[in-house]
Amino acid sequence: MASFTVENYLKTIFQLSLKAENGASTNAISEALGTKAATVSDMLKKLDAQELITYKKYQAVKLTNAGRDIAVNIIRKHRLWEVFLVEKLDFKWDEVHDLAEELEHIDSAELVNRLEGFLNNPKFDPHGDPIPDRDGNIHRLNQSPLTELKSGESGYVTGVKDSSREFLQFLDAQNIHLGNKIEIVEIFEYDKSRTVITGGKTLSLSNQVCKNLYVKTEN
Amino acid sequence: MASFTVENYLKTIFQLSLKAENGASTNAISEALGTKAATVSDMLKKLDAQELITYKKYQAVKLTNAGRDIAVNIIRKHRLWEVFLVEKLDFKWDEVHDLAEELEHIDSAELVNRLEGFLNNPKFDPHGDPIPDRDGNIHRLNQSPLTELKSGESGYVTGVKDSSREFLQFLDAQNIHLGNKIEIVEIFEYDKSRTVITGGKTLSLSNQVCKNLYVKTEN
DNA sequence: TTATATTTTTAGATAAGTCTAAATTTGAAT
DNA sequence: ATTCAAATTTAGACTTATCTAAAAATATAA
Repeated sequence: MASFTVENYLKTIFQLSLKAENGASTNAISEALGTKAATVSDMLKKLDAQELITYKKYQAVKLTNAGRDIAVNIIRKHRLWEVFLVEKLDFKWDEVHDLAEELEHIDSAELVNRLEGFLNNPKFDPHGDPIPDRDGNIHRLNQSPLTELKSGESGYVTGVKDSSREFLQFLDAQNIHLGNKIEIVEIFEYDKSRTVITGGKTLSLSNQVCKNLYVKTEN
Repeated sequence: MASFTVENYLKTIFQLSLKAENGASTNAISEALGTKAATVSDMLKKLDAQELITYKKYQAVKLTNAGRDIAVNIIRKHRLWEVFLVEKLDFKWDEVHDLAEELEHIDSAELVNRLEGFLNNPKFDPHGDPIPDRDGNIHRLNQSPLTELKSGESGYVTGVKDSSREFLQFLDAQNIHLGNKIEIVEIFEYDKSRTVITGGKTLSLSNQVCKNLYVKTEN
């Protein structure tokens, strides 16, 4: 069984690979994990020897199928535990990340499958991220950042790109939650901020907020 | 924060100290943890340096207050997670120990307190063991092994002394569960086995089974 | 009480994961 | 094309938790 450390490396490489198509760089991994690049470099050799990644010196790394399977399973567990924490234990969506970082390493397929059933087979975590199924398939929603909408258009909030506590708390303060309808009233070219209507109220959202908020338009 | 390893040592020392009043011996700890005595000996020095135990060479060790607090908290978490696994995820009482051994190390007082509330503040785990409260107090039931009952007396099953899968599965097979009433019909001096009535059926229980089954008599 | 068996400790080694400092490679800019 | 900065790797060291083998202390039994 992969150690906590190995699981964290694989998960991080998986997530970084979603952003950079050529794979994950030593520095990026190092920054994401909070370890020194030298440590990462060492570890990459070991992961390559275990055939969990493909690694050539000075090049970005990619997961093998075996590595991906482990990474996706960790993400599956992370997201299911987040649902549990929010739905059953009434944690707020900005409070669950660190706890799920611990719970994701609990090693039992039986446990996670039962948890999934107990939670009524949720497809998304509290931040709108898709929960991989038990075969490792990830069904991504066809969503787009709010910046894609033109004036007069509207959509339903499906997720966030930035899951930082700060952003999530900001959204709470504005009463913006998953499922809310948002309509773009006006786009100001000056700072690319938007006036929107949601929950019966009119708000002004900065470009940065709009970039980090995913919506789905009817289609 | 104490490492998993340290937490396991402290928990084991706590549990061994319940049996042997003078403390836990190196060998007993070694056997319980499945590590070599030499390793334990080494670790005891470190735990003593951290003032989690009091240790003098060649003598059984005892927990300090700080050590006891950690140990009891681990046990609290272990037992609450066991309740969760049985009550919410429908695991059987013989299936939950190893999972709880992992879950008990999740480090969040907030989580465990919320879990406790979610489970309706249970006082006992699925094996009848008391769940320490958040201040570390353990309210033990005034129970006794079935061997204490005389012919004609009866009691209610409150717990097991032996929580091995084998014993728990044996009890399942006999339809003996926590809360069941058991009446002693006859005690055979030959092998100290008992004929009992429980759940409307008459059974024969060996002395070993009776020693490992706790009951509470009305009083 | 002395010999023997058991328990415990010490010494030295190993593996995993981390670090700092120095060396090397890559890539970007003149 | 050459130089320099950034990224990466290597080398050597440290910590935690473990082991085996050997030594020392304690407990037991004749």
